[in-house]
Amino acid sequence: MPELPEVETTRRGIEPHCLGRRVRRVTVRESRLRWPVPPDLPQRLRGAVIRGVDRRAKYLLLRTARGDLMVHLGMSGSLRLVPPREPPRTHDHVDIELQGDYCLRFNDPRRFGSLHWLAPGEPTPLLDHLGPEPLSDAFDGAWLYRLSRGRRGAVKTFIMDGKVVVGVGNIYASEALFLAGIHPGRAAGRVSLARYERLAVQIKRVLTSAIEQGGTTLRDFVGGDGKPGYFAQQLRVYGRAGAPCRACGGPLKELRLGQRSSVYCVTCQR
DNA sequence: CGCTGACCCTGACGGC
DNA sequence: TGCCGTCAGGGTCAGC
Repeated sequence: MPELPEVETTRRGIEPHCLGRRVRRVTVRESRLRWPVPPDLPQRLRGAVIRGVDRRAKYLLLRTARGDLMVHLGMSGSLRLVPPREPPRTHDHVDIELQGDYCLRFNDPRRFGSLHWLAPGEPTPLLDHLGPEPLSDAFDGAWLYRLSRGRRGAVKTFIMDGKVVVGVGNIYASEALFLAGIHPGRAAGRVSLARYERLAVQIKRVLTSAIEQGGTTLRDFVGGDGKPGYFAQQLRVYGRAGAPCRACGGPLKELRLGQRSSVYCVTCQR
């Protein structure tokens, strides 16, 4: 589920219910996630007041005066607000009960997600070395061009590298490359500045559009089922191998780059 | 430093 | 109906 738009949608959804609220209790039912949940997380969080809900890359950050809770949703994770005393279901690994009505519930079938405690001033290895946010001014075609010189790996793998730019997952990398007319397997170092400028624009466009739609889908997700389906209708290539290209009508092809499927149009992408 | 492949885990799906 | 292989939106790490 979570690409950047979903994480940002989650952030926007939970923020108004978290700000200024005190954490009443934290329950960890399953601590074996991507990294073990810190054993002292519940005691550190209990009683803390949430002062901010931020996002960096695909990490959610719940800020408190004592330190921050950092959450990654991995491949299959979700963080939802559920009404009080709603019984936990399968894969509901962590509950963060808030003062007032609701409980923040972390669910993750595949357990590729993670929870971290960030003490003030402590180094954060997972956040250091991260590239710019894709929707920030620091991210543009010139940045991609400069970093890519001499690199022989595929351009798709390149833009999915968090040191280059964060938050571009398999779906939106595929979509942006199609919209920019760039073959996903082309060597990153052999893409021109002009084409990287187009690519940066399309990455921003596709992410922005998905965030807007995610917001619409999840508007009522407090107590809702939390299952978004916002992107399916607009996908140009992702998940459409063999289907006709929406631009030229030719059959879309598929190849694997770094263990990930990459769908593209041989005619429209070079 | 750059790149490749293995790996973490459950669930859905198609073929037999 | 069940069993098996494959694949899935994430990211880190070892090894070359």
